[in-house]
Amino acid sequence: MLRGVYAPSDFPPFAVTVDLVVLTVRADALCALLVRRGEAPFLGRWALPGGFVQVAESVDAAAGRELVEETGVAGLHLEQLATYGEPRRDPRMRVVSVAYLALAPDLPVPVAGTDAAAAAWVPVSEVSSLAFDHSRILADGVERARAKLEYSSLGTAFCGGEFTVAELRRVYEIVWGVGLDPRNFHRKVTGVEGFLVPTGGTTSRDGGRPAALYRRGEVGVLSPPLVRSSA
Amino acid sequence: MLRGVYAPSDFPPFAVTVDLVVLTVRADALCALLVRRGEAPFLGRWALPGGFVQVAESVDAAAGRELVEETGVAGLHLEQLATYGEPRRDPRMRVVSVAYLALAPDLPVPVAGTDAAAAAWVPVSEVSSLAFDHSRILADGVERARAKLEYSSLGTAFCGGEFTVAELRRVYEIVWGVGLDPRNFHRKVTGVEGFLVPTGGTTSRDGGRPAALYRRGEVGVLSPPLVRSSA
DNA sequence: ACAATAGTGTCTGTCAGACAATATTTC
DNA sequence: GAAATATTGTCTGACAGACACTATTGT
Repeated sequence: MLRGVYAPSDFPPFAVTVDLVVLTVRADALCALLVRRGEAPFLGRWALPGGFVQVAESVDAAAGRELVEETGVAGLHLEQLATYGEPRRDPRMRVVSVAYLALAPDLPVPVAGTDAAAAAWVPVSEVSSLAFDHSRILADGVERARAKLEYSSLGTAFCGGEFTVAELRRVYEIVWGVGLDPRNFHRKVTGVEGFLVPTGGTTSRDGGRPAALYRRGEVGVLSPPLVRSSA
Repeated sequence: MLRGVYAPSDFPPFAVTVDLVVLTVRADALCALLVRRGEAPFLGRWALPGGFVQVAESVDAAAGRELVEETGVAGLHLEQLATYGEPRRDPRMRVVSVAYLALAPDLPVPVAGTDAAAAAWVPVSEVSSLAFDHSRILADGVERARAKLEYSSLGTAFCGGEFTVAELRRVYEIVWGVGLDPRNFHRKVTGVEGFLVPTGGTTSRDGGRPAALYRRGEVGVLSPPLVRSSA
């Protein structure tokens, strides 16, 4: 720590944690991954998954490590959300938390973490008060996801490797809470060059013409953007 | 610090700093506020202004405090940019830095900070390699500013309290590095309800019809956005 | 055939970009 | 008046929203 070179008051010690807002679309609702705390403070309360950043790893790496630990899946979309550093946000000590937003397709079942008593997918509309300032962080994450759907290909991160236009449209409808015209949505997303890549396959479901399957294209920015509007 | 309650390995100590990307438009260029480092490491190199977060203040408050110290002005636009936490980004010890983006009108002259040998407004196009990972942070800040001009009223933060449509247009042209049609720009910004509020006053400059003066309106989101396009 | 979903074509209002025209100042 | 800048008006092409219509499956 090189004590002696700098006065200790120059760099008061902080703990640095990462907190994850992991969102998915399941059961016709936008859901967040929550864990029930197994230790004080806020024992028994729901909280965002997360943990301490280790000495030798980057903050981004810590977030990726926690995400794999909690979901059991690698390769999910992960981006930094914001950093929360109010002095009293953790009653134990001075903790600065770097929050991340992750998007996942409908995963089988949450994995109970080491320090979490239980984990569950909870519809964001039913989330009540979380531990620490996690309600605020969750709200910021949801708003970020809603906003980024408009001008990025983020919506495909909620789908699996192959998906239909209708499945992608359901994602938008559920995340935004609006209805979208199937015809216009189809024309829009298939019209943007490089956004969706047809795989050639088709689905065969109950009743109705089979739909073409697509996978995420290389284009990450939608210009012009999709617009959030009711229908 | 409550040692004994948790194993020390649970929360390895970090130093937390704030770094500021302070941008302004002056002399027909987008400029950033830089300081020349007065101590090791990177002695004599240009760097972003910033400093350690104190124990009792929030991270946001630390950024606001540093901004006032460096510019001598209060009330500037200030928003969190991102957090940088690579293990070796500071050779002294493990430092996590929360970067902020601030926008200022053309200020008189930079104030030399306590630990900075000099401060200056440097056109971002002429900035070479900065200390630490500050080149990356500056690039991220500039890109954030450019992107947010499209869909927010952020451009007005570069202007003083009262400004003309032409002055605002110059801001967009310089930040984006493109030419904009004065007629279409005028129609666009005055057409968005609540974006600009006419003060009633007019300018009297050399040659040309006086322009109406405006101040920033309440509307912070531009919908539909202005689009970055050449002219 | 009918229901259901997928996908295409057409119409229309809105808006951005191009640019002509007018207004108000200084020299 | 000429030059310069501000502001308004007009035209046109592109595109979003509404919605009729065609296509392809299961029952």
